[in-house]
Amino acid sequence: MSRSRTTVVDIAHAAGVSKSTVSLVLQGSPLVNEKTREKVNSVIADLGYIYNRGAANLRQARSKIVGIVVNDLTNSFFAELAVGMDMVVQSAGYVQFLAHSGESVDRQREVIASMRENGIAGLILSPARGTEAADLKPLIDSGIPVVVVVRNLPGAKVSTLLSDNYTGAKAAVRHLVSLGHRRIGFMGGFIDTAVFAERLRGYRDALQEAGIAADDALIIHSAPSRAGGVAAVERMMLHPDRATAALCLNDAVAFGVCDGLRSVGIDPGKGFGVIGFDDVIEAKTAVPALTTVSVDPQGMGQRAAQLLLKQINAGGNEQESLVTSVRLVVRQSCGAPVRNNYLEEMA
Amino acid sequence: MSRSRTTVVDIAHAAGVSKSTVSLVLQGSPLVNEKTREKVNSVIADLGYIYNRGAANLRQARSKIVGIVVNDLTNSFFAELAVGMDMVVQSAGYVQFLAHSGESVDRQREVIASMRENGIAGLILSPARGTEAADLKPLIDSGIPVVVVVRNLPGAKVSTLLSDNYTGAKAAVRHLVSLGHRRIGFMGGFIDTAVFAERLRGYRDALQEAGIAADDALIIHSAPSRAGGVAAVERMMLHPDRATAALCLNDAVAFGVCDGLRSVGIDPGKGFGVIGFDDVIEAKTAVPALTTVSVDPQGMGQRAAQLLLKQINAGGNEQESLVTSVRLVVRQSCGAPVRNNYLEEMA
DNA sequence: AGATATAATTGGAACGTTCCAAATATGTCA
DNA sequence: TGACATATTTGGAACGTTCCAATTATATCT
Repeated sequence: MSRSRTTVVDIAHAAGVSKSTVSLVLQGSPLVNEKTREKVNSVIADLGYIYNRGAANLRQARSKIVGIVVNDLTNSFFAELAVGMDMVVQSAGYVQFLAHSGESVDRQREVIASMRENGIAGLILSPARGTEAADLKPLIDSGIPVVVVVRNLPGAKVSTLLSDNYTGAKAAVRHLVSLGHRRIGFMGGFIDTAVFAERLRGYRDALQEAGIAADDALIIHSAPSRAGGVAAVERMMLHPDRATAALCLNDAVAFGVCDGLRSVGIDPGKGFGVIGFDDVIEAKTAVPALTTVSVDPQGMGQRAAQLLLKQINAGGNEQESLVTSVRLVVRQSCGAPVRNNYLEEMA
Repeated sequence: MSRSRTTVVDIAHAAGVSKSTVSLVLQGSPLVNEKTREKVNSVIADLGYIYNRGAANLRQARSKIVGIVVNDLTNSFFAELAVGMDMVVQSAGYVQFLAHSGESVDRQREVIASMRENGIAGLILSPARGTEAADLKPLIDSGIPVVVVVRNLPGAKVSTLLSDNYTGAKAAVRHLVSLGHRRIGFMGGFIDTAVFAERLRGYRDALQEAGIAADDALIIHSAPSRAGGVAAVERMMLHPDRATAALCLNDAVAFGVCDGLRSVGIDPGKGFGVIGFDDVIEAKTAVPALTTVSVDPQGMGQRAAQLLLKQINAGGNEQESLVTSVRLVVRQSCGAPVRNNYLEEMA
């Protein structure tokens, strides 16, 4: 219907200059005379010209596109992470392919391949469960910068951005201990993820440090979701000598645990202390407000994106591994009186 | 560092054929002899060739990329919507630029412009508040198919996929009436969105139908989020003759309302009937499980993507407007005994 | 005015693919 | 075997940009 796309040549013709000059204008080169720049720009506006970035990429062998693959976009933690990335990617003049792997390594492989064919300049990956370092080898060898976030991928030669899961979990459990709890559970998560392992280790070390004997019956696996949290509580209730408080794998599980407690008549925060991990936005407004280890997912997403962009611009491929620090935010769900040093700033 | 990209010419050379033949193989053309196809494919595998879709797009003047712009990715409704789209887009061999406008029309404009420069074949937009039909005019005029979802954009010549907000809201209020409620509120949402207007209209008509006088004091605006729901309850409590039940703009508000009720000592589902809208995944597992109007966000995303792909393949630009039907799913939050005809199937 | 420096502009080749028209190989029939 | 049909292969032009080296216009200096 509409006739063929207007191109630099059309602009050049209409403005009475060469296509090279138009190209210089498009790139904001200082070489071009102010007068002609204005002329060209006005013609561009008149003709409704749309820059063809694909053609430019072809010539320049680089693009302004990054790929982001996230294991579960329906989990608010990852959604916020993605939003953080979106912010910095976008304001750096890039666009992102953003895909959801749904924890499927096959899907993840496919989507990464597709992104590669489409010429991404770099990739941020929150790996699906079961991803191996070898899966990323070809991509990395081709010189495309990769940043792995949230879940560690030991052995992969990539930059990594993780949260300090160990320290965070330890702090949370210490807090529960300081409130007088002795039977403290760990709820949610599957054993095969690095995040689970690290948080569990923090939990264990804190218990040991407090001289509390470990009891594996208090560690209850479940899906790392709200539904998983509900299920975990059900399972917990079967145990005669159940926990009086728990650190949950993440906030989603913690919310589920609160739901589950309520449905068996226990008031979360009063009858049972609950601590989450992540600090998603709902944590603050939930009732009871969730005590949680704040990871600042959005900020983490921003940092990941910054790291990737830095890597892309540097060209070199030296990896960098960052661990972002976390802090315990004490709210109502653990039953604690809010202490000053933990006092949360108002939003 | 790594030497220049391997290209069809390299493959052709190594396989002893012409680049044209390699191209035919890549496109799965039936013209090429089985023997040579195998040869070429093996060389492709050996050399680790990566198809350059950008170059192909340039030549063909069409791409396998779609754009998706969503107003708020941190809202699970939209996250699920995006995941639904992701599914069908991906399995159709496309990739998506997926961006978050954060309800900013400026940001939305920028990101759509950027996607256009990058050669999207079509766009799915869940418009930011304040988007006008005119904003999409240039894009549409250029012949790129656009599908608008969730929020209507009157006057825009685009395909649209909406949920039946009016009927859903009406059904929800009817249900509350059938439970004996007379003072029924409408909570959450800003007045300037079409979704709000439609659901409110359903609410009003259902009340009228039941012979209940409208009382604007029962309509409480707030942000369409969990925090907004909490705030709405606070405001509601100031009213001497408060509601005994409410239809909420969406599930996020409904969850917030439940939180807010709890914090003033009211047990949601018992002391106050709450109905949401959307049926996000947490609705089922929340405690109390949320009675809500099910929109099936993921399914809606899938349908939107299918609609767009159909449009892209058809080439023509006749618009199509679909309204997806919704159904009331009665769970615990409205205090109703679960009735058979509404009984929810197990997942 | 002529030489020289500096500012601004420019034509063509190149990026990696697809498409077309044309060429070549292979098979079939009388 | 020659004519014809069919199957397979192939060079080059084209897509819309950027880059380079080279050219032309303008300013500056003696």
